[in-house]
This record gives sequence, C-alpha cells and structure tokens, in this order.
Amino acid sequence: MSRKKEYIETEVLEKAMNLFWTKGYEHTSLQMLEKEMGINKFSIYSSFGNKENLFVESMKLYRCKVEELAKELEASSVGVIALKKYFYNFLKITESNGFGKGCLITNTLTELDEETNKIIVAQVEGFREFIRQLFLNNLKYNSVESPEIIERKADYLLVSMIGLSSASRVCNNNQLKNYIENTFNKL
Amino acid sequence: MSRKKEYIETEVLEKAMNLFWTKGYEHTSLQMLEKEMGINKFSIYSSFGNKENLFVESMKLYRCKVEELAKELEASSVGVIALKKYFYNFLKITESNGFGKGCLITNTLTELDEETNKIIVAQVEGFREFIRQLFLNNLKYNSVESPEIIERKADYLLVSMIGLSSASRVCNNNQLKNYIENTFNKL
DNA sequence: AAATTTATATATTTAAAGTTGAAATAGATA
DNA sequence: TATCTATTTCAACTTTAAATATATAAATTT
Repeated sequence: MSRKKEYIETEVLEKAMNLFWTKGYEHTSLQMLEKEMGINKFSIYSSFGNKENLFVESMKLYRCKVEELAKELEASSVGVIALKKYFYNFLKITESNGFGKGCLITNTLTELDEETNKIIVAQVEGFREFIRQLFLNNLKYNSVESPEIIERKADYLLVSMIGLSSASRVCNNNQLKNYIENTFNKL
Repeated sequence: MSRKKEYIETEVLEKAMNLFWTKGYEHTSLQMLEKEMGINKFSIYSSFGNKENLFVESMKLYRCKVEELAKELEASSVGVIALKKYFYNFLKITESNGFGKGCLITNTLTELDEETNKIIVAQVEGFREFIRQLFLNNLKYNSVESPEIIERKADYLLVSMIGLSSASRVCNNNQLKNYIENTFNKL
C-alpha cells in the first residue's frame, strides 16, 4: 500500500457543510473551505471533485442529519406532538452564535435560479418532499380527518417550516417560540 | 446646456430592481443589467455609482412600492381585514411566470453575511421595522387587547410574512392561499 | 457652426475565485 | 534501507466579473 490520508472525509465534509450552512454557497470561497476543513485545495478536489459537488455532498449530509433527528423523535412521540417537538428541535439545530443559520436547503432555495445545477435543484426538491411526507405521516396518526384536510395541514406546516427557517436568521428566540405556538394552536 | 439623457433614471432603476428581485444580488451581473436596463455600463456607473449602490437604490424603490401598497390599502379597509388583504396583495406583487420572486428584502436577508455592506444591512432592518409597525398599527385598530398581546400578534405576522415570501418561490398558489387562511384563523 | 455634454461601443485593467499541474514529502511494504 | 505510491504543498493557469478608460457619434445651446 502507500501513504494514508491524514483527514477523514466525513469529518471534513461536516465542516464544509457547516460553512455552507452559515454563509451560503456563493459566499463560501475555496480559501474559506481550506481553512475551515483544515485541508488544502488539492485535497478538496481529489476527495470531492469540485466546489459544486462538495456542496451537493454537504446537502446530502444535511439531509441525513435531519432524517436522524426525525427518527429519534419517532421513538419518543408521535402525531402532532411529535411535529411540534420537531419544530423546536429544528430551532436548536439552526442556533449558532447570535442568530440562526436557517435550514441549509431552504437557504439554498433562495439562491436558486434557472442556471443552477440540476442536481442541486433536485436535492432541494427531494428534501422538501421528504419533509412533507414526514408531516403527512404524523398528521395521519390517530386522526379521523379526511385526506384532503390532512394534505392541507401538511402544506400549511410545510410553508410554516420554510418561514421558521428563514425567520430564524433574523428573529430572536421569543419571536420564534411565539410563532411555533401560534402555528400549532388550533391545528 | 447640452445633450439630454435618453433614459429616465427611475425607469431603468425599476428594471434593475426587477432583475435583482428575480435573480438576487450575486446572480445579477452587470452584463445582465446592461441588457435589462437598456443602457450600457458607462451610463449605469454615471447614474448610480456602482453595483452595490444600484442595489441599495433598488431596495429603496422596492420599499416605496410596498409603502404605496400599504397606503392604498389604508384607504379601503383597516384592522385585521386590511392585513389579510395585504398578504394577498403581496402574493400578486411577487407573482411572475411560474413561481414567485419572493420579497426583494427577504431574499436579500438570506444573502447577508458579516461582510455585507452595512448600508444594505440597514435597509433590510429598516424595512422589517416598517412592516412590523404596519402590522402593529392595524392590529391596534378597534382592539381591546393588551399591548403585549398585540406585540405578540405582530411578531407572529412578521414571521408569517417572511415565511410567505420565502415559500412563494417554491409553492403553488393553493398552498400559499391555504397558508394565509390558516395564519389568520389563528389570529 | 463651434463648443459642450452625453451616449455607445470597445478594450483594458484589476481582482478574486475556481481549477489544475509539478515537485517535494511522508508512510507502507518488501 | 530502498522503493513505490498516494498525499501534500506551492504555484501557476483560467475564467469571470467589476470597474475604468478611450475613441467616436449624436444632440443641444450659444
């Protein structure tokens, strides 16, 4: 064999993801990535191909983290209760020094335009569909409501989640908590 | 005197604003601005200084448009009714081919980071404060609720508005309408 | 008609960011 | 210890976009 890598790809990827998460795709330069990931350009390119692909991998990792969060939640509670908890847990995740980072995927959504890499667009849409399913499944639990009503509620929560994510970047914790309480009021 | 300008600054500024609105600051290049505004770099620089300042002027113009919208509304209705109308009117404004453009200021908010021009940051915050006041004033109308409750509701609507704006970029009209109805049901 | 200012067009400069290549380095195996 | 190979470091290359400069044409005023 030969010399081994001095870094672990999943570890440096996590660091890249966090940087993209706080600064967004465009405002994250390779210099910053080098510094944050602790490896240099060449290593980044040999491990991840290019900046776009590194970003795609970051999105995938982000989704994994969110899926884990949802799984943990499933173990402890179900239904609307679980969803409300999910909203609060999301606030914890997004929290950083000062204001929140929002949701990596929702942030990306604002950066999107026609000429955005199709793979990135697909990631964004896939994530949204995943979240919508999560909401649907929990709303169905122990509910006697019609499928149409359930769908409406899921859509409502989806938009609320997008809102919470964006708002977390500028609003304080009281405002966000207040928002969640109102959202789940009378659901 | 001498030769007159062949373009009207407010007119080309409006075009610039629309381009920034749909594509965001970073994804709007001077080439695109030249094409969209119908004037060349030289004219852009002599009229607006630089790209950043052109963007600031676009933000100001955007705010003027929103203020007009609010004024018109005031003439026809007041209170919560007016606010709900405002939400629906916002959807009309943001509408374009296919999905919405969101709110220029809210979009910008996601692009912000530590090294963003302070003037831009100030514009974003000023706008948010203006909207919050608009909500507060209308919530106070004919209301016997305590100031604290009113503040809470205003904050709730503020987050909802940010959410609607972000969501308008990816959700269809039914989902958005559904969201507005749910939002005001909980008020 | 001359002078002055503005517009267009093109080209250049400058800076930054992404990408790639060549030499140096360090670890694994024989 | 020597050799092989992958990883690093460093620097160069390429591209892109903002900003500036120059030359030319057009319109208005005196």
